[in-house]
Amino acid sequence: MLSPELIDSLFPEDLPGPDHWEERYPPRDLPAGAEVTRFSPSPTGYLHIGGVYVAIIDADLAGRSGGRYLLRIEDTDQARVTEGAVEQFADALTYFTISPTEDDLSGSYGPYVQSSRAGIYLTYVRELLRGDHAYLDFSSKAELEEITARQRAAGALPGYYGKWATWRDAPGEQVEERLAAGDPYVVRFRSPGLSGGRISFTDAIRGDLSADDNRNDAVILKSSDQPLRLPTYHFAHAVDDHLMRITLVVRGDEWLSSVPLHLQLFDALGFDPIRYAHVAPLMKQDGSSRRKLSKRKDPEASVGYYIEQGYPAEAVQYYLRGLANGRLAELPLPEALAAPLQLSDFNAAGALVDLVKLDDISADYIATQSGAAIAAQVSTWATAFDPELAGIVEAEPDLAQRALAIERGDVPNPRKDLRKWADFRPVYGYFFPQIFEPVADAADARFGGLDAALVRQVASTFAGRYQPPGEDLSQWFSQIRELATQLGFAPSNKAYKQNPDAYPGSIREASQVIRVLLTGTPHSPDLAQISAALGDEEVLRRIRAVI
RNA sequence: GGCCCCGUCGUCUAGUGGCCCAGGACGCCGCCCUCUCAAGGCGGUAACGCCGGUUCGACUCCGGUCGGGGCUACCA
Repeated sequence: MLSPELIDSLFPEDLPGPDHWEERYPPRDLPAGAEVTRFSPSPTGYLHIGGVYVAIIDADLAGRSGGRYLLRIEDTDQARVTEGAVEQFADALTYFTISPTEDDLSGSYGPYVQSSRAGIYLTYVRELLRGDHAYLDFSSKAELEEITARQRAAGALPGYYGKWATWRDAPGEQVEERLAAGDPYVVRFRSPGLSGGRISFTDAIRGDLSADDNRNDAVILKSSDQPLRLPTYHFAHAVDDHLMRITLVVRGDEWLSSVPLHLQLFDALGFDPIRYAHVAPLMKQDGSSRRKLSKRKDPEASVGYYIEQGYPAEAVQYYLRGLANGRLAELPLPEALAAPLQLSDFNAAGALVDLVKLDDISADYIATQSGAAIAAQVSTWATAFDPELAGIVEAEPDLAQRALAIERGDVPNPRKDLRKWADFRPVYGYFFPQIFEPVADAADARFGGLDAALVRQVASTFAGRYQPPGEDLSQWFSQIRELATQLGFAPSNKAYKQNPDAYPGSIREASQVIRVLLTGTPHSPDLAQISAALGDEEVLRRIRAVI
C-alpha cells in the first residue's frame, strides 16, 4: 500500500475531500416517489434515434413522478468528441419536446459536462487510493497485450485481475521509482471479487438477475499523459449519478454485464446503490439476422434523418412510445402521448425499427390537421431543409393554403398523401409553376401506355372547349365524361372491365391523361379543385404542352 | 472461449395452465365503394425456434438445445 504522502502528492493540494462534494450536492428535496433520471449521450456525432428513445423514457418517468430529468454530456473520451454535437443534441431534444428539466443554466447539481467535473472525480480517486481500493498501473499497451496473449496460451480468462494484474500488489518502491521517472500511469480499481462468487441484483425492467461477480481491476482514471485527467465511463457513472442524486438509471442493455463492476464501485465509494432499468436497443434487420441500428450504416439511426425528412415530432414520439410500451401503440395518438410509460410494460427484447409503420402513423397524424396548419409546418421545415421551396411557398402563401385545403379539414376522409414534410414537394409541388415541369411527350410513361395520338386528342379536345370551374365544382368533371365518350372511352370502369377490347380504356384512363397533364403525377386530389386553384390560364398552358 | 440478456405472424405485439386449431395493428393480396387520384369499408395471407419433461390439459411451468444480441477497451 502506498504511503498517504505519496498518494496526496499525486493530486492538487487544494483538492477538496468527499464531504465537500456531499455538501455541495445535497440530497434533493423532492416528493416521495419522485424519480430523478438522466440522459447521458456522448458528443461523438449526431444523436442516435435510440438516444431519443431513452430520453423519452427518462423525461416521462421523471416528469410524471414530479422529479427531475437532466442532460449530462459524457465526453470523457476526448479524442472522439465532435464539434457541434452538443448543440445538435439540444436542437434534437427541442424538436422532440424532450428538453431536460435541469441543465447548466437551471440546475444546481452541475456542471453537467463530464470534462468540467475533473476535480470531482479526482477527489474520489484519491479517496479510493487512500483506502487501498485502487492502485497505480504503469503497464504499457504492449505489456497489456502480452498479458492477454499469455492468458490465451494458458487458457485463462482474459482481463487484468489476480496474478495477471502486474501492478496490483507491486511494492511501493517500484511505484515511486516509475513515478520519479515521470512514467505515465492509470489508476485501477482493486476489485474485491476475486473469489469467483455470484452476485444478484434487480433490474426494473428485467426483474431479478444474477451474474458472476466482477473480478477485473477496471481502469477508473485514464492515463496521466493526457492533458485533462478524466475517468472512464464506469467511474464517472458511479460518482456522477450519486452526486447528481439520480434515483433511476435508464440505459441500454449493453451495460447489463457491467452492473457487477458498478455495484462494487458504489460499495467501495460508500454510495448507496441506484436502481437500474436496462432497455433493449433499437435494432435493424440485416439479411437474416438483426443488429443494433448503426449510425455509420443506417441513415435512419440518426435523429437528423427524421428531422431532415420532416417527420412531425408527435408521430415519432408516438411510434417510439409504442415500442417502449406495446399497449400504447393500440391507443389513439393523443391518448398515447398523454399516457404514462410503465417500467413493468417494457419488452426485454430489442425491437426492429419499422419505417413503413412510422410512415403510416405519421400520415394518419398529418391527416388530422388543417391545411393551414400543415402549410405552416411545411414552411418552417422548408426554411431549414429546402430553401428553394420555402421561397416559392412564401411568395405565394395563398396557393399553398389552397392546395392543402383540398379534401382536408372538415371532411369525412381527409387526404393521407403526406407522411412527412419532405413529401410536400413531390406531392403538391405541381401547384407552383416554378416547380412544375409540363409534360410535353405524349408517349410519356406516366400516361400508362395509352396511345400517343389518343393522348394528344384528349388534350386538344379538352383544351378546345374548356369550361372553367364554376360555382358548382362537381359540374366541371362532366366535360371529361363527355370527351371520354366522344373519343370512344368506356363510360364506366365496369363497362370497360366487361369488354376491355372494345375500348382504349375507361373514363378513368381519360381522366388520368388530364391528371398527368395538370399535375405531372398519377396521384392527385380532385381535378376540378386543382383547376380552380391553378386558374384557367395555367390549366390551358399545361394541357396544351402536349399537343 | 467465458459470462449475461433475449426468442409468438415479414414487423410491433396481446397472451401469466383450459377463454387460443392463438387476438389486434402495420405491410402484403383480393373484393367493394367511386364521374377521376388517394383515402375508406370488407375479407384474406401469416407466428407460439426445436426436443424432452411436469400436467387431465401448455404459448404459458421445468430442463436441454438451437438461434440472435451484448460484454469480455485508458469507447461509451
